[in-house]
Amino acid sequence: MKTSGRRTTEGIKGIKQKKEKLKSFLKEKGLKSTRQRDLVVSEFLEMGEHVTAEELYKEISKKYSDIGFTTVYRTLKLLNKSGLAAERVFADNLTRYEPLSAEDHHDHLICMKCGSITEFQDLRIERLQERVADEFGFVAVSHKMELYGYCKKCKDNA
Amino acid sequence: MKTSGRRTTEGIKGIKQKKEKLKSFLKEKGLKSTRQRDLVVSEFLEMGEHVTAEELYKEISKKYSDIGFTTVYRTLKLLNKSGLAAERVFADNLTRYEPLSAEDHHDHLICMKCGSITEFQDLRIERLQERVADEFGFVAVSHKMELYGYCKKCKDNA
DNA sequence: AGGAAATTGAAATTCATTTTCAATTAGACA
DNA sequence: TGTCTAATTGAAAATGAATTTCAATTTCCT
Ligand SMILES: [Mn+2]
Ligand SMILES: [Mn+2]
Ligand SMILES: [Zn+2]
Ligand SMILES: [Zn+2]
Repeated sequence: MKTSGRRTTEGIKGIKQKKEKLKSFLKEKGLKSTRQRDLVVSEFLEMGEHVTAEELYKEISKKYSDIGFTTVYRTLKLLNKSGLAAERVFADNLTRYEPLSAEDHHDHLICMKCGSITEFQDLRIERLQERVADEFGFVAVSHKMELYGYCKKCKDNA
Repeated sequence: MKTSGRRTTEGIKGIKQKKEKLKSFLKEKGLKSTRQRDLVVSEFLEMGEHVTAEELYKEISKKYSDIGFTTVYRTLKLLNKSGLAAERVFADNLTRYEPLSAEDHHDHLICMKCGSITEFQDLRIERLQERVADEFGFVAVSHKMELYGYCKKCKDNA
C-alpha cells in the first residue's frame, strides 16, 4: 500500500533551505534579492498550501501595507520558475501555488463541499500512467490527477 | 490490458440519437427547439472533438453568418447540462467541449508540441483511484487525469 | 560613490467568459 | 390559424483573473 497523506507544515529547516535555493537561483540568473521578495517568500512558505496570489497578498497586507499585489504575483511566478513552488489550477479555475521541492510529487483529492484539499501519492497509479503513455508511443513529462468528491467530514454530516 | 484508444467520428446514428435526447431534455425543462440550436448541435456533433466555443463559432460562421457567438456559447453550456457534452479545461486554460454519452468516460494524453489530444480509458487506474479515495474516507464523484508530454509523431521528429 | 540593470506598485490592458437587454421567435392554447 | 407569454437571440457591455506597462526606486557590481 503505497498511498499516503502528506505534509503538515513546512519545517523551519525546510524554509531556510528553500530560501537559500532561491538566493542561488537569483544570483545565477542575474536577479536581485529584495526586502519584498524576502517577505513574500517567507509568508508563502509559512502559509503553506494551495494559496492564490490574491489570498497571499491579503495575508501579507495585514502586516506589510506597502507590498503590492503585483509583487506577490511576480514572486510566486518566480518561485515557480525556480522550482520552489508548483502552480495548480483546480476546478474553480484559480491559479494556486504551493511550496514544492524537486523530489516531491503528489496529486489531490478535492472536496466539493468544504473545498479542503488532501494530497496523496500512489506509485502504482503513476506506473500505470507511464504504461498507458507507452502504449500510445507517448512520452509523458508530467501529469495532472485530481479526484473530486466529498471528504470524510462532509460526507458524514450531510 | 484494458487501456484502449477511442472514437473516430461520431456515427450518423449517434448524432440522431443525441439530437433526440436533447429534444427530450428541452421539452422536459420547458425550453424551446430553435433553428439555431439545431444547427449548432449538428455542427458540434459532426466536428467531434475538444472544440472551444470560439472555434465552433468560427466554423459555423462560414456557413451561417447569422448565428452569434453567444448562441454557440449558450448551446454548448446547454449540451453540457443535458449530459450530451463534456466541458474540459486543459493546460491552456481554454474551455473545450466534446460530445459525450452517459456511459462514456475517458481521460487524455495531451501533446505539448502539436496539441493533439489522445483519449484513453484504463480501468486499473480507475480502480486504484477509488482505492485511494477510500483510504482517506473520501467519496469520489469524478476525476480529472491528464498526461502531458510528446506524442509519437512529435517525439520522433524532434 | 556612480551607474547600469533589475524591481516595484499603481494603473492599464488583455482576453475568455458571462451577463444584460431590447427585439424576435417558439409553441401552447384557444 | 391567431394570440399570448415565456424563451431565445445576438450585439454589446460587464466581469474578473492574469498579465503588462511605465515611471520612480532600489539593488549591487565596479
Ligand atoms: Mn498539493
Ligand atoms: Mn475527450
Ligand atoms: Zn469537505
Ligand atoms: Zn504532438
